[in-house]
Amino acid sequence: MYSKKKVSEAVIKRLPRYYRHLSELIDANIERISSTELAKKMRITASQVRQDLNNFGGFGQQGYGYNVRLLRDEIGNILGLDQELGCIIIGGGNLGHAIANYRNFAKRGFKIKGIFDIDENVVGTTVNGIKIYHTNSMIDFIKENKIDIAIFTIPTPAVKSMIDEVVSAGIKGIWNFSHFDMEIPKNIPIVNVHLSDSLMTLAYKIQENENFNI
Amino acid sequence: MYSKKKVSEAVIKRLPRYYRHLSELIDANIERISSTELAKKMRITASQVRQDLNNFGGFGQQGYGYNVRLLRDEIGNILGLDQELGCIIIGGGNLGHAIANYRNFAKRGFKIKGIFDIDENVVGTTVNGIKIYHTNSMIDFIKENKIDIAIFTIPTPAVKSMIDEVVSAGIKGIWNFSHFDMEIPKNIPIVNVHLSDSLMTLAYKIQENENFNI
DNA sequence: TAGATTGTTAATCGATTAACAATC
DNA sequence: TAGATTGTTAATCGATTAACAATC
Repeated sequence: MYSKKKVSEAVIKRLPRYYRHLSELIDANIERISSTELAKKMRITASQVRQDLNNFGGFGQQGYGYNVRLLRDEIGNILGLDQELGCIIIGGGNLGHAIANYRNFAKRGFKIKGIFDIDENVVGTTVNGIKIYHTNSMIDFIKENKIDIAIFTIPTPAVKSMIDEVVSAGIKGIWNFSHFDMEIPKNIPIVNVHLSDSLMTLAYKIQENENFNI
Repeated sequence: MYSKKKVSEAVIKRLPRYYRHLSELIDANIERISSTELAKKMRITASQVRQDLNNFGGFGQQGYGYNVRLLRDEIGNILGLDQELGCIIIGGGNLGHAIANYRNFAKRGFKIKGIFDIDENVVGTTVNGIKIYHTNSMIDFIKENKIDIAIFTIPTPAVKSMIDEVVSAGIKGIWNFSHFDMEIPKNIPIVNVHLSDSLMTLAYKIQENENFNI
């Protein structure tokens, strides 16, 4: 295991897409699929499908293709969806609410166990059955409830110091919606979702599109 | 303009990061910066900074570096932030609310002009001063209000048919938070934000991190 | 002018695609 | 067995990094 070379970021980012498309195939009662068919559905090449999957092992069979359910479950295991991950949301605003209400997360092993905010007006209320606590009880909560992931939905620079706190409390990963680029603490993985950045790339593409069409 | 070769996706995705970091430098009253310094701040290489920027022209000066404000504004123009883009949010749920409340968007030229939902209970209410309308008035609204961007925050397959509608009504770009991969209609740019995918890559990285540390 | 730093060409690296022998 | 399709090696393509002449 430890001797295998690191899987590239590009491949990792495609894994959830494979998972999603294979899940759709399961829902459509499709049992087997070839790399060519799957590639067509995902609008990538068959070579890429086979290369990607062979980073993790040979899940197919010559002359047959891939068993959809088996492959989906393998990818689920690779992603770590088989084990439950305890999460907290830091920030009880709209984005925090939106995430707390996401049905899909629980289905894939992400259990949101608490929401934290400094606003006394929301502390004590619940969202989708999840209680909102005051931020000053957060560190103890992380330790006592086996929390793996901290989800930062507060768009303020105050985040910086909180990162250190949650990391020293034993968090294993950070999902960050706050606006600025985070310093990577120790070797804790961070995935950033910069919504503004995403919207700006759309603006660029719209403009580019107009220039080409004129 | 039309003869220049297309800028790669990798570069486009970095543009908002440049914009963000340069804005921080402006706030810190820093007037000039070299590619080496900027690269260090962004944790990329100086070569990459220079290569990226020279896709659009020479904004620097030998022996001096780059003027921060000038460069920031140039990148803003490249991204199209100088012109206002009218937006509507389709889906008045938590995510729609979160986006409607985002201060940053307006600051960068994204003007949200309406929210659309089918729930009679929310139709007529306002979010951050933005009115929620019934979905069946959406097409007319797009045409009458010069709407450029449709933001899909409804996580249902019903989205598929709505895409065609908004496109034929003249939308220029789509920002999609719905779960499935969209078919690209005509040549309208789409930027997908798959939150579940993002969270799953974090799960993968946490697992990978544990394996390496053992 | 001398020093600094760009813009740009060349070299390297990595990711994607093509090809095909292995095998179900 | 013959046909299909994988797993995997080789070729290509593109993106990143290095190097340096141009120039402020």
